[in-house]
Amino acid sequence: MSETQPERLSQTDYEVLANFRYALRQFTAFSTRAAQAAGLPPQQHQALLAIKGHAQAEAMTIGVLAERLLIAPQTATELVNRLAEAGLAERVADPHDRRRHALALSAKAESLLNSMTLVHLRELQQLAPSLVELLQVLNRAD
Amino acid sequence: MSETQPERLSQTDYEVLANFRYALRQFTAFSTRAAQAAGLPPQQHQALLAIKGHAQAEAMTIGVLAERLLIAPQTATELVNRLAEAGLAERVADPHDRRRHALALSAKAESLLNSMTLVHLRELQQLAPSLVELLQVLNRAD
DNA sequence: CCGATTATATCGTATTACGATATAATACAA
DNA sequence: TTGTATTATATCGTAATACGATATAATCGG
Repeated sequence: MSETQPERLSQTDYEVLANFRYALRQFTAFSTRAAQAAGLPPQQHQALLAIKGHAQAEAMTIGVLAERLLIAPQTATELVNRLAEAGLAERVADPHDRRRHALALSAKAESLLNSMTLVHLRELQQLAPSLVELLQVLNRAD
Repeated sequence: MSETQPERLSQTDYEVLANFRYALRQFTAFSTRAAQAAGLPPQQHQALLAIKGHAQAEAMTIGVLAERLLIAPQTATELVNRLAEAGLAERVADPHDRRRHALALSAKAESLLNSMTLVHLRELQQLAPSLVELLQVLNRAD
């Protein structure tokens, strides 16, 4: 892609975009394998990360989790059920609004997430240069 | 994250990684919406892009498609069935190896993919700066 | 020419996300 | 206050799609 406005696409445009999507898939496949190797369905890993990685000021509720994972609220409900069954998270009643359930991670979840995050950051250190390059090529005249 | 070797994680590490995953989800959600607005299941869009964006030298077969989409071969078979039913792609017998089926896009698929690719490149021009920054933060001492 | 391998296909099943809907709590207007 | 709308979460049935196990046909290698 050469410019910012409507234009013709070259074969290279398609190839670079396809390569970019391929790189994203490889990263998520890495993440999926890492999660499953730790006995964790990948979406549960994403939930743990979203809960732990939430700016501390605001409470992490079912609804906020849904927003961060881009899933419907009832799907977040089901996901949190699975987390609770696995002993990874539990609902904490919110005293100010009894409709809301805050989410708290178990020690087991903290531990799993710690090692998962380490290997993910390590992997991203590997992948970042080529991802950044692909992004720059996608946005540059060439 | 501060360095390259085993280390302790800070709250910020979790937050940055969670934000990175959130950004990736937003991009794929954009892509999903764009595909569905064009009447295309997202995985069919990915297949079209993978077929079109394949370096021309090698033939694009069911098996290569599976590799590029990181799905099992039988899943690629089913996906190509759906593409064929939708009039988007067809199998072309490979004269050199009659086990193989090369894949060819229809004019309709080419047209859809062209407009899809334009909006995707446009979207990535928007998202690239913050993605690049997140990747750099993830890999930098701070 | 035959056993091993490769490429694709079929079938049954599991997972998971969602639409529709329900329930409980809160907000807010009159 | 009270009643109604709205918000937060939950339940249930269903649909989509990916995979494991397996099958078939073609090719390869000795």
